[in-house]
Amino acid sequence: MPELPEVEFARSVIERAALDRVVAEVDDTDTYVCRPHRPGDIRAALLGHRLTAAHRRGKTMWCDTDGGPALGIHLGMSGKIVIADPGGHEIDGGDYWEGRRKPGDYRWARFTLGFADGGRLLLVDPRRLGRIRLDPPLDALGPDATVITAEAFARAVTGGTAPVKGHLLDQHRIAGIGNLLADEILWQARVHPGRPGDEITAAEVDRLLAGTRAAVRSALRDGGVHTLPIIARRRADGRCPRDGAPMTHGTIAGRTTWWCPAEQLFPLQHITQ
DNA sequence: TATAGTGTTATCGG
DNA sequence: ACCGATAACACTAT
Repeated sequence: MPELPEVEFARSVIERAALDRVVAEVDDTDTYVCRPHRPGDIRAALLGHRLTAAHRRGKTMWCDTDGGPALGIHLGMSGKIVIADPGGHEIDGGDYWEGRRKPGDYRWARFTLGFADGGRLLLVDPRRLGRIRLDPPLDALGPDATVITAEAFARAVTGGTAPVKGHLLDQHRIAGIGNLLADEILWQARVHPGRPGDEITAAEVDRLLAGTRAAVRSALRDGGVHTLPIIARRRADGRCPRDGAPMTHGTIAGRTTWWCPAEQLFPLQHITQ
């Protein structure tokens, strides 16, 4: 399921396979996924146009068009992009994550662009929390996690009494980090996920920034967030890869959270490095 | 059959 | 109005 690395992969698939093709058909009849538009609005805006570029900020994608509005795509919890071309040729833009969908299975297509050449771009999304909209608002998103400056990052993860994990997940503060990346970053940085933002030290900010850059880079390189070392240890018998301590878990910032109880200590006075 | 879930957002209380 | 916590959303997989 999509966090920044998965969304970037989807964006690259669109860029590689869906640009410069004339839109000849649009299925925008799923009013939940295409809210707040009415059925036919997106269709009318895109028919006859081509996608000219595919962009991403955090987990939000948008495609420029030749003269029409931008097409915004958000994958939600379970969405993926599939390009289906004539002759059965298919690119599964979510092939690297679990939940094996069989080629040719379009049961959960929630939005479809049909091209004049017979190919299609589909948003396949069983859980239906993905979203398609024209000219999606981007101003509420913080800086993308791949390009955020050290100064902006420090602002994003500090302040307030909310747990630092909540700050990492807050797309207004920094865009692209999801529940799994957040656990990986906090583990790499040896920071307890529940520590209040206003108690985070400068040294912790530095480690969190290094963890963010390293985690995002390796997930992009290795094929998604489940390739990250700590993610495979999110299970009852999971152990910390560094010290072998049994991983512990709980709910922090409203999300299931796993951490190493030996290294990610809550009280400030116990932080030793 | 009951529950959890890799995301976002409206709503509520302080 | 701001901040933070929680419920709701829709639906599948376990």
